[in-house]
Amino acid sequence: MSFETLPGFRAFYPENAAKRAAIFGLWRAAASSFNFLEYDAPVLESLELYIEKSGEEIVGQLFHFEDRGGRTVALRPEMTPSLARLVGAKANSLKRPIKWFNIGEHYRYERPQKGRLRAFYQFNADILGESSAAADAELMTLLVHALKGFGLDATDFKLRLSDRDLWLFLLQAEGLDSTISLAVLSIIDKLERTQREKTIEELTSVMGESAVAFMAKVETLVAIRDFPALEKYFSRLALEKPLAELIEARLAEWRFLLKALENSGVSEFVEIDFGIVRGLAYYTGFVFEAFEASGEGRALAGGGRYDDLVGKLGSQSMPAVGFAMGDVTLGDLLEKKGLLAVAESSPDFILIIGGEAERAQALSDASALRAAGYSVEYPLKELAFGKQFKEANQRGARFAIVYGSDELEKGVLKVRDLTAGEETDYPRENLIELAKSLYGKVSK
RNA sequence: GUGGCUGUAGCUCAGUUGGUUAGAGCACCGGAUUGUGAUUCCGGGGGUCGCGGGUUCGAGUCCCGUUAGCCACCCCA
Repeated sequence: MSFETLPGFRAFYPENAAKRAAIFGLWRAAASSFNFLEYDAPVLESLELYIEKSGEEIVGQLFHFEDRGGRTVALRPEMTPSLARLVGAKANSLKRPIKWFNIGEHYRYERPQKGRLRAFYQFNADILGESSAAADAELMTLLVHALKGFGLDATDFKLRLSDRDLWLFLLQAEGLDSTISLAVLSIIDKLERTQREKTIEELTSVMGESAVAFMAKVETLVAIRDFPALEKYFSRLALEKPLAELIEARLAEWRFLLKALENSGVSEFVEIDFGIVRGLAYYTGFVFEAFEASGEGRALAGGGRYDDLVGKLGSQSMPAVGFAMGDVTLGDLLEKKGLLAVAESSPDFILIIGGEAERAQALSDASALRAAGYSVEYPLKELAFGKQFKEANQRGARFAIVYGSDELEKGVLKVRDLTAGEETDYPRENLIELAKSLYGKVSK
């Protein structure tokens, strides 16, 4: 019988665990510098929670089972429902705006492929209780800041910004009701990956003969990359009064958002792109996705405003905006750019032990050094001196301290600088002072 | 759920028209070397050739099935 890691899951040998820790560390650092607070929620939740948010179709893509108490439960496929549940339960006592983040593993029962596994980590950041676009701007700034933290710049990734409100206004102008609108948005979401004729065919099936003319409007909108062009686009539609006013109010929101992004210094990362509508229907305003600048690969991160979800999953409604960034696509990109070089950890000191008689002193010194904050290693079995030095060198230790019969008799600490290849005898008594002075001289 | 490609040691791979006991490099462990690091030399462990079936005197090699991985589609919260 042999056992392997399950499909879509990963085992983290030390090298990869170190990379994962590096990613988590930078996520956490970014969140902290924006003063987001870390929270966590159970990995296992009621299956109903996800059905409530996403519909019955979601069940086929979850790891789910019935527990021994007869509860139907699922491993979390995403963080947002748990967050909404937590916030909803204490909505009245939480100081707003609520700025929270989480780093956690998520599970989806899907076919693994490039950039997509069955178990993956996500960095989730959300601002709840603030409906102004200032929150959207702050969150998008955090997203850019987090990616920059990895050494990525504007030539590496872009934030593609879109707006479901404007989309819905446009669809209203076409006279489509909300059900048809959602179907149309779902078709538009696939625009990039679908042949033009196929798209027209699908549009025709939901909205009839007007599809061809509508397609032209869509293509114009989707090609827009700057705000003046966007304003011009909507003014040229020459719409009737109530809708025109709604659109003008929305464009004012846009101006506010873009100004805030500019002031935060992240404009160069942001691109208007109405090709982004995000799959599921619960987004209610600005939506955005971070992509590799080359356009390759899956989204590095995605998010947007979801003002109705908290109310749907709890008793209180609350405006909210958030994003999630996965470790898989990000890791692929960092690997490709050579930004995931993690140095193998090496000890500050390696103790060279002559024999069992000298081991007692070595162990005692190791404890003292460790208590003082140094990382210390020594061989667990008796080895020839030559072997031990070879080992010390391979482990990348900076200093070796020699515990032989001679040194103990003379009462000296013999320290070998493994980089310089020099040995020096120091008086025995000041072990910690010695360590400090050695590492004061060489940069640790 | 659909399709394409690929499975030989921990890793990268070789393996002839089907032919005897399946190989190399790297990595790992030990020795040469009982007080000083590279290199070198010697030795060792590690394989049900993904799995099952078929054809054949004989299969890592050919055929069928299956499974896993990768990639694309579907989906993408």
